[in-house]
Amino acid sequence: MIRAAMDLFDERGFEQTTAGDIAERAGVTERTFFRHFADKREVLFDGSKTMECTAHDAILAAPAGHSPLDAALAGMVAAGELLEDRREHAVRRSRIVAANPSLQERELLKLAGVVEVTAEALRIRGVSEPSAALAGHSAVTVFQVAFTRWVSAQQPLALTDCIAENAAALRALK
Amino acid sequence: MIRAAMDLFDERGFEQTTAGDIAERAGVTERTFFRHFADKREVLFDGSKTMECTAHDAILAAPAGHSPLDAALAGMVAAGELLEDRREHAVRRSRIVAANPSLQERELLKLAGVVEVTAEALRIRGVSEPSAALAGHSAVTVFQVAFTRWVSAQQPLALTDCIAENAAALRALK
DNA sequence: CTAGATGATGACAGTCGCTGACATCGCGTG
DNA sequence: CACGCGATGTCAGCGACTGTCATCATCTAG
Repeated sequence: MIRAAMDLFDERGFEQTTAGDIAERAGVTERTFFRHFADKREVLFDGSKTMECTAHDAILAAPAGHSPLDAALAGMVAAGELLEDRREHAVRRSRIVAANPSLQERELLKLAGVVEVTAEALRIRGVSEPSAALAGHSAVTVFQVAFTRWVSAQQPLALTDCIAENAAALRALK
Repeated sequence: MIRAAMDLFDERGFEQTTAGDIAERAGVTERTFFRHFADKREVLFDGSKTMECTAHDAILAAPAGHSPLDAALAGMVAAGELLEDRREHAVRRSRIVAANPSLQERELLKLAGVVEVTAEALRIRGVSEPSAALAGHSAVTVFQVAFTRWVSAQQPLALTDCIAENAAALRALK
């Protein structure tokens, strides 16, 4: 169904595609579609839970000596590695999302979720407020900016490297 | 209509309030409600355009010597001053938003808009990428964390001070 | 091997968010 | 007074989503 949805979104756009259309192409009924996805948008955000967990675990696994920001960034790198070998798919998906505000909303909500688990993981590491929240936000910011650059790059480059570069640029801010 | 909507959201919650309910209490038709607001959620985000403009102007008006981050933060302070004397309303509104994911989505989209105009204003100031984007995100992050603290504080305190404190905490991140 | 439990799906009706089209009304202008 | 214009009411309709019940396959206990 995910593949059916992405194909249709590519062909006619998100708004012009009805939930029934997706279901039909996937060979099921509309009702079944909504049993698998809470709403029509969710079909594009399947892996977000996995990303959250990956980041969370990576932050807890980071060396004890890491600063809050470094630990949080380790989480972003780990999450980024999930995408590294699926750039094709990520580019396609991000183009669809960029074309529709309601999908951007959902993307932002998912990212806010990542900020939350990141901050939570930092708190478990003993980081207190407001540093945990700020570091969580900052790490996700770096991820976001790096991701944008990664998907819009002409020649392929490593997302991990983008993250490192933007992390350095963030620290360089006065 | 805005007041009618907020009252109803307080009484029964956002989901349990139909667009027709709001219109009825406001003494108009559902159709006219949708002529004034693009959708049911938008009724809670009336001042967001004003905030964007205020921030944009303040950033351009910031002293030339300010660093990108300082200029962006000046924009957040200016935006924050719009709320300073309406804390009552802000608290009520933020409680409603916090209770409903789809409202959080919309809030995040509005904040993303602020990030955009902030970055754009910085670019006009001659800041290049990725610094403009990173500083824009960072400033809004500070605003967000400061706002959260401001609305949840027991004894009233100044939003401007919250912003300053969190800006300092952000810079203290290693 | 059969009866019953369990989980996924189809079928269908209904609510609500939202839109387009047309009619109406109040108001200022020439 | 006639006319234009902007705001509103009315109505029909689509699509997103949900609750409910029936069906069917699979699995398990006896």
